[in-house]
Amino acid sequence: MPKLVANDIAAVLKKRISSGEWLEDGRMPPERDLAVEFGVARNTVRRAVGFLEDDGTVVRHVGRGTFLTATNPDSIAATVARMEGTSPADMMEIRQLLEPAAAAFAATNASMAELNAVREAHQTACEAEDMPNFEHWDAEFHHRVFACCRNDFLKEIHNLMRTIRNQSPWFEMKKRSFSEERRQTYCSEHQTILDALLHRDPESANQAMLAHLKTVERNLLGR
Amino acid sequence: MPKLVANDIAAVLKKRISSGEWLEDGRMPPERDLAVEFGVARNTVRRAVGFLEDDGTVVRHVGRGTFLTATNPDSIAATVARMEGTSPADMMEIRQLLEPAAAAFAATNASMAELNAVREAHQTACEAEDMPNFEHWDAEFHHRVFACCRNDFLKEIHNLMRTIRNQSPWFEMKKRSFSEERRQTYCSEHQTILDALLHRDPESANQAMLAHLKTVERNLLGR
DNA sequence: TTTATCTGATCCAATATTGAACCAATAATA
DNA sequence: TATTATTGGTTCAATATTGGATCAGATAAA
Repeated sequence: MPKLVANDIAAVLKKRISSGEWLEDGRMPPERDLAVEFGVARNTVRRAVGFLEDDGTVVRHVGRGTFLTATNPDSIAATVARMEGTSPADMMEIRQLLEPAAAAFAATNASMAELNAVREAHQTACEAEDMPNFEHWDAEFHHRVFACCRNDFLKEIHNLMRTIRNQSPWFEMKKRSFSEERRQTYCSEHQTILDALLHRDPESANQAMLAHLKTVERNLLGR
Repeated sequence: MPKLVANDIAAVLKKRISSGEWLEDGRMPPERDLAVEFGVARNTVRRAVGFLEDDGTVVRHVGRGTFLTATNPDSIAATVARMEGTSPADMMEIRQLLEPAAAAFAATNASMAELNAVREAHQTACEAEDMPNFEHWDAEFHHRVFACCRNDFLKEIHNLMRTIRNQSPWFEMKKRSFSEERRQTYCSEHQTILDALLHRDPESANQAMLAHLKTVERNLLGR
């Protein structure tokens, strides 16, 4: 049904490889088997595997098979690749660890200009009409809170989480869970967080952020 | 009822692009599909996409499709590159956020086999003679605590931190701060953590880990 | 009216996928 | 050792998908 099947298959294969599949003997299934599995012509699989070969994740030998090139599992690249498969539940758990702390840092560390940027994102999100637009400014609100805390590493971790959450399965999930009522809930919770930041109250900011994330988790995971 | 014209469609498409849609493989749906989705003639979609092409947000290839030019500005690679420069102070701050939580998770979630692995790392570290050897098993102890918590994402974050801390400036720093006395302190603190884990006591595990990290921070940063 | 836009349709050109056949290198087996 | 089976490499023609282009008619605004 969809076009550019080869690209999609290449993406799926990369995902599987980075999630540790075929690691025990480092050998991928024969192209003919993959073609059957994906319900696609062998030529298409060959194209897909060709992409993997081009960027060096795999080498092919006639008569022997296709083999994963040895990759150091401790490398930063490999770690990040595994992170991309993070489940929503795991992600929400970690957000509840990090974001309240970030909000508390922000309450004590943020400059007035930075807090204004947070407020601006909040207001734009409140006025957003459609879901993608709201989604964008909602993410921007959280991002700007992190931008105020003076810990660069924390900021970068949040960047990572944000990138992961921008990928398509997440997008679909957020789309399903979106409703006008929930949008208004989020806006009022953001307001509470913003107020705490403006009052320079770390404890309140922490708690407001935690409460907000619990709401998001409930809506997103349905529990 | 405003009629959907090319300009409006172009605006909607831009919004959706900036909200992260189609970012995973950078490919937009075919014009024919968009026409159906918007309930509009393909010519109109073509005009709209033409606008996007004019201001460079998109490129089109006959037979292949329409592709976003703006690859994620905050690419993962750039994020990771910035992470490598993380300062010890920032890192210790985040460790104090994450590791106590990980220890608490581990207390409730770990299997007996996993706890045995933690104990083994602890004992080997205690018996280590030289600094590099101790350092290795110390890191392994913390790593195995993370391995017990059932959150893959948290585990991978720790992998990241561990990789960063293994780089040379960090190693020099740890070498300077090392002493036999401190090694014994660490061992006894590890023992406290391990005991809490074995007693399946999340709160104690949390606090023991936090206390340990504060000791490490004091020794490493000299404050 | 004039102008611009949208519609619905048709055809073209570039690229992708399919399905098949056959080759060459390697592995497994008799 | 000789034979057979497996596996990647190559090529080809047919079909499908996708953007490019054009045209006649309808609709709406200046």
